[in-house]
Amino acid sequence: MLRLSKKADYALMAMKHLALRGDRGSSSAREIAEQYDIPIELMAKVLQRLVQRGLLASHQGTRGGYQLSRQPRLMTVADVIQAIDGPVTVTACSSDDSQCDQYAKCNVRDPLWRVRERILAALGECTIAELAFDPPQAAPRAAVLHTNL
Amino acid sequence: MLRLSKKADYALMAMKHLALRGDRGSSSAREIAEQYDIPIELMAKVLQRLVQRGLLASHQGTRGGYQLSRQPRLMTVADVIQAIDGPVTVTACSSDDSQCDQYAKCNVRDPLWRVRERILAALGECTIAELAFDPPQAAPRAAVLHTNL
DNA sequence: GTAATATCGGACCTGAGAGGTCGGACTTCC
DNA sequence: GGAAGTCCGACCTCTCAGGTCCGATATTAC
Repeated sequence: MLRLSKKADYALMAMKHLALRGDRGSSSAREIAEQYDIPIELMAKVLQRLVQRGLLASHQGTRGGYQLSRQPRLMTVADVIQAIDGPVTVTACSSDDSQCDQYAKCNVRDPLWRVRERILAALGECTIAELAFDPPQAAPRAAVLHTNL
Repeated sequence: MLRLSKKADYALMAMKHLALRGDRGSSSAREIAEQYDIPIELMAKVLQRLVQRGLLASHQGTRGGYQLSRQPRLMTVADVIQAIDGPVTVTACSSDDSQCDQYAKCNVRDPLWRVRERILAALGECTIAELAFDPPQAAPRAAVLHTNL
């Protein structure tokens, strides 16, 4: 129902947490998990995935932990979501690999593909910095302009 | 993973089908289901739901069937999706009823709520008429301008 | 060197819900 | 009035997200 997974939720929470922490050391999986009441092992799994995808840097050992690999301004929620849940596919017929029974006869594939582009654009506009340092919604951001449609 | 359900897919296919048919009579569930290789009973169920939500009008009996209740210009994919899957909730903490364990400690609720608004806006822009009479993507629609952000 | 504390990576379990099915009620035509 | 054809609501099944467990590896403190 167009909802993002809990793992993605957790990932975004962790990203914001690490963004707020900034350059002052790293946070362990346990620390983050306890702060937000997230199962530790699950949080760890999510963080590992973010490392694999290059969004986080990890450091093993006693005083290890995780920290952002880039400036929070340079990472978007779209990056995080796609790192965790894979590519955003609004519809089952994802481009080429047609595991959809109706692929041949589907009449809404192309229009929905454009809808997907719009959603992806919306997610790509919101950066981690925006998550963390929260420009209050009173600032309406003038207009949402993006050219890739 | 931010994918809409198959029921919603089927609903959109049916809406487009009925829009193309226009005022020239109604289509039965069987007719639509067979055309797109959808299980008949499931298609029926989806159509019923659309009737309940006021998007379709149904007519029982031997020559019964379904037809749009309004002009296709006046219905959007957001309407259809919400009719089938309920309100679009990107995150688990849907506004008031907080069935999310992290509700109290969640730090990304408000920013994600704004993301939800954007997605909803994107879905609300695409009408059924646009689905059916498909302005070819060669026409770039100048830009996507919406003020409600 | 050893213990403590981290990150890693896989296999495994479980409950909710999407996807699909069945039987009954209703309306129209002959 | 009966048969054909439809809508309609309750029921079932099976996938998979969400969560758990365990062992391996790496780093640091003592």
